Parts: sequence; C-alpha cells; structure tokens
Amino acid sequence: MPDTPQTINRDSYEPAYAQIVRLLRQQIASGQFRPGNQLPSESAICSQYGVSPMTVRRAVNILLDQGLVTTVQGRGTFVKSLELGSSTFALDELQDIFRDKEHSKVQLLRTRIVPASENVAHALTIPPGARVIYIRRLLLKNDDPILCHEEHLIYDPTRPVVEAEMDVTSLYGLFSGTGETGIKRGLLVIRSALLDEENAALLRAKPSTPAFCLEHTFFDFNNQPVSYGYFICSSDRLKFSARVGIWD
Amino acid sequence: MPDTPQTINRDSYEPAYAQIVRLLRQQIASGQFRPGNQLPSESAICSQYGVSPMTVRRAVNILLDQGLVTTVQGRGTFVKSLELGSSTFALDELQDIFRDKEHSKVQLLRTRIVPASENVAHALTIPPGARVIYIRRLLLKNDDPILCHEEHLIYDPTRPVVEAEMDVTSLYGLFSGTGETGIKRGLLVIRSALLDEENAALLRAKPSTPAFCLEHTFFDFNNQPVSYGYFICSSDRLKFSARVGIWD
DNA sequence: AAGTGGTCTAGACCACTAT
DNA sequence: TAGTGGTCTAGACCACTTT
Repeated sequence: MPDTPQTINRDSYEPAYAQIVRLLRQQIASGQFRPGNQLPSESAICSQYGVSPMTVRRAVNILLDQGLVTTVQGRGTFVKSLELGSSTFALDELQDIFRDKEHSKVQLLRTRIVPASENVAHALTIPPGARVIYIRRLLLKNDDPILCHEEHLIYDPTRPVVEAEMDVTSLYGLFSGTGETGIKRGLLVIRSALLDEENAALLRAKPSTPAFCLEHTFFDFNNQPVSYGYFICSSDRLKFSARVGIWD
Repeated sequence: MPDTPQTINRDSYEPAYAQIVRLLRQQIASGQFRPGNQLPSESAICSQYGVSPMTVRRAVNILLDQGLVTTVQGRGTFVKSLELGSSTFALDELQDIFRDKEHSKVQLLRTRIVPASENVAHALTIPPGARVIYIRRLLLKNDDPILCHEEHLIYDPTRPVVEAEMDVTSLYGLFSGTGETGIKRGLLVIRSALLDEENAALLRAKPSTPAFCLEHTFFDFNNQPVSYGYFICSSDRLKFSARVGIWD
C-alpha cells in the first residue's frame, strides 16, 4: 500500500503531541520503521506535521518512555528492538478483584495481639517477642475464596495507621490508592510456594498445590516499617502477565 | 527544621525540570506535602523557582508519570496516596544474569524438528502435528544451572528469524534488546509450578521444589506467533520484587 | 471573575556527532 | 560546518472549577 501522508487534526480532542505519538507508533508497528532504523529528524517531523519543535519533542519523549525508541544526541532517534529484560508485570488481576467491590468481600478471620516471631521482628525491626497486631483475612470473589492474607502490624495505640489498617476496608484503600493509609512506600516480593494445610483448607484447594506468595512490607513517612505480611493464592487462580513490545 | 528555601542551580548538569522534580519529590517524601494535599499551583512554582511555565509543566508531568501526584484541571495538583494495585514487577534479576556475560553461559541441550503438540499448535496457531523446531537450553551462572528454557519455533526455512533464534546467543539479544530478532511483541505469563523430574535434575534441585514458570509467546511484524515456550527456575533462585510509593 | 491545569508557538541557545 | 537531539523562554489561548 502507498504511503498515505498523514496530518494532524487540529480540531480533534486528541492533542497534537498525542496524534504524533500515535502516527509514529503505527509506522513502527507496521514495520515501516524497523528496529535499528532512524526516525525522521525532529525538525523534519516539525515541518511534516506543521507543529513547533516542543510539540515534536514531547511526542518523542513519550516514545522514549514507552521504550519504543532510543535517542542519541547529535545522531538521531532510532527504533529499539524488543527487550525482554525490561518487561514489567502488573497486578491487574488482583487489582480487578479489589476494584470490583460488588462481587468481592474481605472476611476478617482473626485479629490478635501476639509476640513477634523471629521473621516478623526482623522485618519490622523490633525485638523478637515484642507485641504485634496479627491479622488474618480471606478475600472472596462471588463467595469463592481467592486470597489469604496474613499481616503483622507494629503495635502502637498512638499511631493512627493502626486503626485504619484494622478496618477491613483498608485493604481496598491500599490497592486503589484511596483512603488515608499514612504509608509512604512498600516492598513487594513474589515467591513461588506450596499451599500448606491451613491455607489449602481456606482456599478449598488441595495441600501442596503450587501457589504464589506475595510478601509485603510497608513503611510510614518516618521510614519505619509498620506492616509485614503476605498474600497467598493458588497458582491457577491468579497469574501475572506482561506485554512487551508493540501491542496496537 | 525550618523550610530551607530551595533554588534552581542554572549551572548544574541537572536540567531545571529535573531539579524541580527532585525538590518536589523530596517535599513529598519528607511529609511536607502529605497524601491528599494540594501542591503549589504551577504559576506559583514558576515564580518560586524563576522558570517558565513549560518547565514546571514538564516537571509535574514527570511526577504524574511516576504516580506520585494526580492533576485535576481547574482544581490543582494533589499528592496521591500509595496505590498497591499499580505496582509493577521487573525482571531485574533475570536481566542481570543475561547482562553479565562474563559469568553466564547458555548451553544448548537439544534442538530437533518435532510435530507440534496440542498446546504448542494452539499457541502458534498452526495445525496440531505440524512440524516445529524444538530447542532446549540451560542457562548457567558461574557454571551453576539457573534456568531451563524450552522453546518451540515455527518451522519455516525462508524466515530469517529462525536462523537467528537458533543461535545460542540470541537469548541474550532478546533480553538486552540488542540483536535483530524481527520480533514485534511478546506475551509473558508467570506461573507458579513444581519442578518435574527432568528439570529438577537439570537444575540440581529436588523434584517438587516450588518453581517459577515463565511462559512466553513472541510475534513477528506480521502479528504471527513465531515462538512459544517457557523458562523454568527454582523459586529460591529467583524472585520478583516491586517497589511502590516513594523510595528516596 | 479569578484561579487552576493543558496545549502550543516560534524561536533561542547548548551539546554532541558526523563529515 | 551542518545536522542532530536537549533545554528553556515568555508568552498565548483554551477548558475547567470555584467563588
């Protein structure tokens, strides 16, 4: 097919820079610009579409962020080839569950004050045996158990985050970013594991089923760890996927 | 401590927009702006730092991309609270292994033409029993087996990608984005699994050890699947982690 | 009406690379 | 020297929200 010269629609709700991103993406996706190829220079794109340099710059910066191109000062902009190592996995599925409050439910199984185990104490940087709040939750979707959650919280009645965390709904807040959690940052680690007897029973699965263990540590604005725990779910209930390269 | 009024260093190698990003980040990280708080208006930031609107705009856009703030037209810019659901997991560890060519080695265990199984045929959208190229690799780090790889390639001698893929080194290219793979996009799925006898032996681990199975499908620029397979590694050899929120 | 974010211009100047 | 990307200006105009 011939090159259909494409232009910017100034009346569109889609801003000029976004239109340029889209057009360049399409040309890369279609193979018109192949990996390694040099894109037209920014000034060329300016005159081609009749926009100012800043607008083109912005578009190129977006392609750069998206990992589709690399830029070399003094040389030009080049199409990158697919890079497996830079792929990222999102918690889409988990997020969907938490977002869909209609069909999901958090069940509080247990909440107690307990002495911290070695592991927990280390994660929370407190002395072993110090008291922590232990919470056990079960997340259900359509009354079907999906996810176990086990959490250990710093025990400090003066800290408001504790009350907020105890609230069953705070889990939703953590996932959706709503709610005032007072948490500055978190570390998540995915491990592969086997369901133990207890979790298997809760999730109505066979023991020793392959499972994901999503360990988490959360820190407050004083950089103190305030929560350590893990989500556990059977492997066939959840998978992590990533798309890499150009998906139109 | 008192507010130390911070200014832009025009002589720095760090561009003005990046300095503004850094300064705003610091103020958010320190709790000076808390989640939910409104940031100073862009025009206020302009006059505070003595820069033009476009420069501030760019800085705010970066904070937006980083998920630290939200903007509402007509209202202002606000600090977001931590959102667990938007965390992404990177293959850093895997990438490190592939990047460090000095200490890592790809061993070709087997390469044959075989009829496609049901699964493979489905993934490659070819008829079951059609011939595919089957490749089995082992990735070693310091002569220590880390990763098994099993791959099925469309058998088409006219397609150059096949030759490239057969090359042992092409795996490095895929991860690092170097090399001309002719691949447009890929889909990756992480599953939790148990090591079977064969893989356990290769990885010198006990059978039924928890493991990650990283399934992949790659598509060429005609949107045809050309490769389907999986990486397998024992869980204690590799973990996926994500940082969410503000890590200084 | 006043204040906010969002887009865009038409240049300028700089740093770097190639020839 | 000519061409490339990278930063930045000093405004303009628009869309939106609040008062």
